[in-house]
Amino acid sequence: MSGERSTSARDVFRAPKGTHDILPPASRRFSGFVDAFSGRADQFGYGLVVTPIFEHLEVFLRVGESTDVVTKEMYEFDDKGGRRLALRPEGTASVVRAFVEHRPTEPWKVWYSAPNFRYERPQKGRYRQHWQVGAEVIGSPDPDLDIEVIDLATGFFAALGLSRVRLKLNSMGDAESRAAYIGRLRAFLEPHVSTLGDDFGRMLANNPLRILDSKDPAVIDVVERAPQLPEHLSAEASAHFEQVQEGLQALGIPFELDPRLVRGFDYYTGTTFEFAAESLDAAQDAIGGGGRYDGLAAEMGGPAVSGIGFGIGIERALLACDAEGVFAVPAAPLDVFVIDRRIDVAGTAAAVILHELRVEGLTAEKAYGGRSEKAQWKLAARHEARFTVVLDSSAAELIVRERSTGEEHTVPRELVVGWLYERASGSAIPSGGLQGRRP
RNA sequence: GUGGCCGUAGCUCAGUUGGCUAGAGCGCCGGGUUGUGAUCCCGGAGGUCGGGGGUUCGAAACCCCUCGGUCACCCCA
Repeated sequence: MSGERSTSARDVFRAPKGTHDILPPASRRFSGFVDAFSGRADQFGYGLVVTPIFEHLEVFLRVGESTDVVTKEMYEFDDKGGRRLALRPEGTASVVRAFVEHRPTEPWKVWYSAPNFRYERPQKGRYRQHWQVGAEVIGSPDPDLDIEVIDLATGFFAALGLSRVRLKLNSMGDAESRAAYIGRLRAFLEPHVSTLGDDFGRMLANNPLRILDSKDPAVIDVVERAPQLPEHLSAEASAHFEQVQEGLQALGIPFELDPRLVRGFDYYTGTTFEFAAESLDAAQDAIGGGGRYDGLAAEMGGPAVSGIGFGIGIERALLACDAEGVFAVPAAPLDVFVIDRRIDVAGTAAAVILHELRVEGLTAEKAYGGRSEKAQWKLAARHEARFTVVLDSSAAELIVRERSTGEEHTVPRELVVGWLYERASGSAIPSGGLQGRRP
């Protein structure tokens, strides 16, 4: 059999497996999330970086050739020019590639909001296309930056209203201490291969650190007695890690040391961290994570500089917000709704008022398609319009109803835009606005 | 990729051992009442019962395949 599937029209004209559409009004929450992150990143001095959603395959191979994300889950394809490309499975590699390519001034502090793609079996909080916001700093090993990015993320969660997010912290050590530790770990675990099976043996050969993260009770039992990562750091790596912890304490950011925290990408060195939402099931409770990466830029042909960053999964973080009942983003009330009472009269009067209001920056809406007056009032209510303007057959004067007070005013047509602007914004239209320009 | 559970209207669901024209609430549309938009009342639209095949006189229901969701594993955001 070929790998091709036959798909009916019904199957094809829907979002592909593991993907989802984000529609209004729910999308308001999505954009609000990104806006909140953008605002905080801006405050911390991070600029937006936008990279392609696909890169040359090699960019992502740097994520780690023994990781599932790269070996099993990547969307790889050849383009018509024969290039080997892949859809971005995670955020950091692309950003480091952009750094290497453009060589901006260091430290380079950037944030992003972008979709990632992984071919895996979907579940709740786990999608083939999921969105992340994240931040990266490339070009400085300063532990203050470890502290800064963690502060950025922690405060962001707090700004969303999340209170049940745990910060787990670990250090992978620098290249030397990491290699030395892997040697010790391997020596310790080797004798257990016979009892723990082939998968264990394979993992031990390919990526022994990942064994530390195992959920298999039998493996955990062994791992608990294994040498621990933080006890085998070089003096330098240890001092760096100490300083990060002191900094977090000084900022009042609670964290817990997790010596078995090993993140899924190979490039991490030194500080690693993960944010776990206590309100979510363990399967999707990792709502963000990151760490320091010393060798990544050099591996892409750039300078041997260190970087640090994190990614936060938007869908999962929003699930956590749901679970905690926070971060509702209600629709902003409309300033003005225009009701056209002259449904039997063809004309542009309502459209013209709408236009003039919008020119002045007010939010304004009307009904479409010759709806009944009652239906129009209902729509105005649904929009929570602060003011409703009723357009009658006498075009010279309009009735304006103020929702909060229930008061009705009769306002001459030529003054109504200015009148509404003043009431809605609390000040007069600057520079006279549209007055007198009415057709 | 492996295994379990699930799939009926836009949404949440009911539908008895297989048997009338497949229902309800919410939402949507129209109308009525009302101190113009709440409440309340009346009416309407909307369904290839996820899709295909099979069993049967008869399938939303039973069987097989498939697509999708969900849970566990794996992995991760």
